[in-house]
Amino acid sequence: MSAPSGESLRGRRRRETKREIHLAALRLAREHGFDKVTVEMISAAAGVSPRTFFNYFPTKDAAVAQGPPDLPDELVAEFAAAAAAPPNVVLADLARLLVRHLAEAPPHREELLAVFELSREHPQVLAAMLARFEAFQLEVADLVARRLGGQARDEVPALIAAVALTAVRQGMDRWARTEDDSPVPHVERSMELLHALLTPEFSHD
Amino acid sequence: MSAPSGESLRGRRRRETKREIHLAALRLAREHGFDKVTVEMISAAAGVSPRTFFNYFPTKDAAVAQGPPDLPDELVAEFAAAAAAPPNVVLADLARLLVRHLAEAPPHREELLAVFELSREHPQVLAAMLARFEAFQLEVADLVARRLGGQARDEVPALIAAVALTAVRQGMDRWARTEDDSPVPHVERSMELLHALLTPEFSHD
DNA sequence: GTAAAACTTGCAGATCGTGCAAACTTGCGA
DNA sequence: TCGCAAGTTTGCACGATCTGCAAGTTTTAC
Repeated sequence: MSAPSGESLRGRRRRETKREIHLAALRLAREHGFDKVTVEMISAAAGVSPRTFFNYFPTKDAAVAQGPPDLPDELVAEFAAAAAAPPNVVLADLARLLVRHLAEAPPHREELLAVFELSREHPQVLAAMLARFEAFQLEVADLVARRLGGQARDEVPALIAAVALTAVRQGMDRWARTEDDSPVPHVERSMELLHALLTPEFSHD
Repeated sequence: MSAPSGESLRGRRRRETKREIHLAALRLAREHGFDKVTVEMISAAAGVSPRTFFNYFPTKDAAVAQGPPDLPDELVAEFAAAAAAPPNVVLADLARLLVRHLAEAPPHREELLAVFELSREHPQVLAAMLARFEAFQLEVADLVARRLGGQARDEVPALIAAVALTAVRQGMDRWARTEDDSPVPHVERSMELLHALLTPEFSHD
């Protein structure tokens, strides 16, 4: 065997297994409907025991639902270290950060679409997805708070994070229904619409 | 017995039972932690059988989590029937509608606080609450779409609903932590902050 | 090459949630 | 007042989710 290149063999194997379970869960749920599929079936399809399934996901819902991937530490550090600025500037910076992250670690479009569609029919899946978004939003709020000075649950950081992630979600949702390669233009468009909405001069476009 | 005043005796009884179960669930969850409490305990505390519990709530989560109350038909009709207007005006109208609704059917503050606090420690409760908010948001988006012409999932209606409900949620969250009687000023303040955030001249206050 | 650490698995068991059918309650007209 | 129709509660049986524990297996580190 060669030396572990950048990451332990164990860690890599773990990520692969997790992804295999996720894909199996997603595929089976689309084929048969979320509640006709048992953990036993998913585990079998992924080649692990049911007990192992629960080592990777706390619930069946979580195996299907998708959340945003973690922000890389470098981007986070760079953002937090930037000069102080008024909230609207920070919001603009944040939007750029999220778009960069999205461009660097783009989710798989069809997979995302599948999750969105499943979550429309199955409240459990929707709930699991929303909970992950909420957790991500709280992380982002914390990041903003570090830049502005304050706590993640303060009004301004919380609202900045909420606005930014509303645009991201909306953009991803639209993108999933297209054939486009990149989600970025869709997210940027949502952000612009949001600006326009809260601006007096706006009328339809 | 007097004649049923406005509502059937049966329907009233049903609402009462549902509320008793909810309150029992909330109280027990706060006392012992959400996952130390069983459906059996909740049912016993509410004076019904476990089987009846599931006639009122589909899951244990749902018995604890709170969502926004339905919009009354009259407010909805009034809003939908109003003259066409540009999206930013519709957003302002919508904000007024939600505030009116809130003033007329104010939630119980301490109860709301209890749910918020529980949802911080228990992802299941958070997920159930978010799912209800999402359903409400979709209703609101549909309402906006009827006013603007279009579908609830179109970009502009979806974003208008998202922005308005972000302000409502944030305002309710802040209000729950105060001793104030009315949530309305808190929601209005969140809405103003949101406007300011997306406006170039804004800097800290 | 060996021992610690991490991972997988089976098993037992508590709890959740559902379908069904038998009681029971309420509303309402004869 | 009586009794029927519709709605409600309940018990029972059952499948599925999820957890703790301990034994076996693989990877890593020295």
